[in-house]
Amino acid sequence: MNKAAQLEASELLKNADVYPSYQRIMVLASLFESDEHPSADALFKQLGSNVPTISRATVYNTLNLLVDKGVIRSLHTAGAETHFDSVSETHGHFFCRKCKKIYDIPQQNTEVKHELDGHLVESQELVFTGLCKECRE
Amino acid sequence: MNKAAQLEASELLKNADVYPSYQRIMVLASLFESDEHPSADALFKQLGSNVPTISRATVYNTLNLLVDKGVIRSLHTAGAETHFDSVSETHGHFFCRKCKKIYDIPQQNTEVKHELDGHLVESQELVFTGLCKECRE
DNA sequence: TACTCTATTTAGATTAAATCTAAATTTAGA
DNA sequence: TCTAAATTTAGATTTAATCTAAATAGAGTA
Ligand SMILES: [Mn+2]
Ligand SMILES: [Mn+2]
Ligand SMILES: [Zn+2]
Ligand SMILES: [Zn+2]
Repeated sequence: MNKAAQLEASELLKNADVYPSYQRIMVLASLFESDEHPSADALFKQLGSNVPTISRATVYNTLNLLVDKGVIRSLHTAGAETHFDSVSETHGHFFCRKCKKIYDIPQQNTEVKHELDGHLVESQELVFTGLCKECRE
Repeated sequence: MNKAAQLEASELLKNADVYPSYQRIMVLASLFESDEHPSADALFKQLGSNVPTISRATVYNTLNLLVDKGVIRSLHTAGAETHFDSVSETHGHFFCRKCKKIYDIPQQNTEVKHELDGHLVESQELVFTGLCKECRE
């Protein structure tokens, strides 16, 4: 129950024009506290102890809403689940096909495109896949 | 029943050390003929007319095997399904959140990394998301 | 050819991430 | 307080993907 994270979460929600309900604050604060890139279900389980009655639907709804609002990012890898990232600054990711961990990668080409071939770009994802430092022995 | 595509598919399979069974040839040839970026299920349905007895498992097994062998690429977007691309040259993709279409995007930074922060890079994916040319009206 | 072993395919069952539904609860405004 | 809209909840449902066990096909040997 990190109060600072909850305050920051509340602020971000308000700035994004999203009503800062207790559940939404806890979902976002929980994402802040996990330095990994958790899946929705991982967050749901992590929240279980603090917010016993929270439902899976609320976790999914909140995460999807915040992705739409640009507050957080979603990561799509060769793994089955979608993962989430509270850091909105542009950076890439490395997905290890063995241990399934996701590492941050400083993105080289940081210029963010807003239009490509006439398409309106709202977000971008750069994902590398392979064997991580530890899994290649 | 494009014979040229089937011949090319057979060659690629052999080069990748994969036994070129009739089903595998048809799956890969079918991917060649679809200029879109089909999902496994879309390919399964498309194959239905030519190879009536082919099973979903074979389509999935073949596609996964060919991704592992580096013959084809898999695309992971905000959409639910994994899509596949027969073009192995490096290029990016644009995913339209409205019509769900996937467009090819010539990749600017074409230099392919083989190692990042000590991680072994086997493939990379650059995916933009937003509203495509047609869906933004 | 006949025999054996391995590789591949098949149909259907199973798994699990994500969404959906309809009822309950909470919030904001009059 | 009353009412309507927003949010949450539990559980059912959907469906992409994998798994299973049996059938089929291919390769090697004699
Ligand atoms: Mn990250
Ligand atoms: Mn492509
Ligand atoms: Zn690893
Ligand atoms: Zn579109």
